[in-house]
Amino acid sequence: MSTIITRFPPSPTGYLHVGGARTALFNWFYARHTQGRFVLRIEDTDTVRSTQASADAIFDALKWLGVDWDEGPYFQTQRFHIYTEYVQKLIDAGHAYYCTCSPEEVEAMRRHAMATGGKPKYDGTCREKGLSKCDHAVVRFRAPRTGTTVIHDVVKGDIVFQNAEQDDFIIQRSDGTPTYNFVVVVDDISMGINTIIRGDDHVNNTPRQIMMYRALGAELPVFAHVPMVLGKDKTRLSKRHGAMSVTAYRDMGFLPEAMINYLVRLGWSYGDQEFFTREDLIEKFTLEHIGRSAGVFDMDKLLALNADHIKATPPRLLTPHLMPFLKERGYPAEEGDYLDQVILTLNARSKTLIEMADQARFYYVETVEYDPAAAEKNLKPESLDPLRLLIQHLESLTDFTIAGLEKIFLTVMEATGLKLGKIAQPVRVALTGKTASPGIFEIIEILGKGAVVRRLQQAVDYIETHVAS
RNA sequence: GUCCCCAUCGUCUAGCCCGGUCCAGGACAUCGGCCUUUCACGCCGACGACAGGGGUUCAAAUCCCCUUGGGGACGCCA
Repeated sequence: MSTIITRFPPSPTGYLHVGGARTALFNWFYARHTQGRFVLRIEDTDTVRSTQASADAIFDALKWLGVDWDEGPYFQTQRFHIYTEYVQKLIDAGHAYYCTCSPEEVEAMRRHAMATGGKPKYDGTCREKGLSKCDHAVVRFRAPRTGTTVIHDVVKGDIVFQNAEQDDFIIQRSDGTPTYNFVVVVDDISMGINTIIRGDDHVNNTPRQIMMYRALGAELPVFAHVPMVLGKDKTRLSKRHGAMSVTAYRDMGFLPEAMINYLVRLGWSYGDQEFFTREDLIEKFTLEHIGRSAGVFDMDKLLALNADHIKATPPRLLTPHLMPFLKERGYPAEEGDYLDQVILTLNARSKTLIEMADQARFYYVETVEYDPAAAEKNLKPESLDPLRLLIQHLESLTDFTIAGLEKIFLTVMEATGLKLGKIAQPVRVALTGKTASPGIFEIIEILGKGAVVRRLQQAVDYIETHVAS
């Protein structure tokens, strides 16, 4: 095949949810993998529910994911003249007709069909009436009533539908606006889309669209229907499953690379490989490895992948993602060597950027506040001696490196007869306020002599005034 | 109700197309252990699945059928 052209066509009726994001990713990666083109199209023909705010939210989410587009965004509401033209073309060719049946009448037909054990559908009352344009008339597509329509789906194989199951669907509403199954085909044809990757909730629409391609005399695109993403309870993802908006994950401290990795890996595989960078995916993503069954969205796995990507991302690349969380907490952080070191001590201890920012607190705060339990357990009179000794040695230390620091601690250990653990924990609490933190020597080196001495002295004062015998 | 799709550990999946190498491999989670100045990381180990039933075959997770279960679609929404 020549150049692959894919598209992502969200309707701007809400934020971009994880299922939609995965579809966008599949299309984008496939286009990039094949060095094809990726088109963004906003399906806003439902003028009542569509909003600019939603469209902006979708752009924002795609931008965060790093999904860019070669064409668009096209807005269907700006293409109405094209659809009107095509409707007329279809009517003239006898592939569509006006229908004046009211919604109530059609509803009655559906109920009747359902009651007699059939599929609810329009019965074709106006199909042969040869009605002409008039107020409140809709335009229906004259669908074939016999034979079969088959989808040659790349992921599911051939799917056969009896044409008798279909009905004459509406392509233009009584208010003159066109409907989905019609515009999607017109747009895909006119935009040259030759590969359609979408959720498998669309398979039932596909035979109608294929009929439309035929009526319009256009070549069929390749269809790839990917399975749905389900919630923990194996039902379709919805608000009650918690965060669905892609940007909500950004706000929860996830890296776009982790999100991409997780979403693409959900429903697609490449042998046993679990960790993928964006470049890996561009290189390896093909339609052949898309699975056939629906997958459950698993936050734990996303979290694990996020931790992996945080670990794998160099400080300078992580900084822009972490910075908003640092600022949010009021820390005077800025890109540079200090932050690089901070990140290096925290990246193996953080599943999210929020966790990382929270743990970075002691690096930026002027005076540390002690966790009550930590202070009670570790800041006791018996720690006074080692703490004071440490301050003494630290002040005269010229070799302020981990090696030099180790030497000092050894000296203090010998002088007091205490084991490292007995000394390190009080120091840890003095420096960070907590019992859990990065390595004690690393912290001291990064914080610097001044801050360390100050905090150790603060701990000494604390013990003397609060706990002293 | 009708139509369509799906079915391997709790979850994501490899294997299935081209039966034997699978008493089924990896990852997440869980549980142990090791490492260790704390917490993590890392490493090692444990637990844990071919939905059920019929065929076909010397041989089936792999092919066929049925059942069951799950999902989706039936709009003047997309």
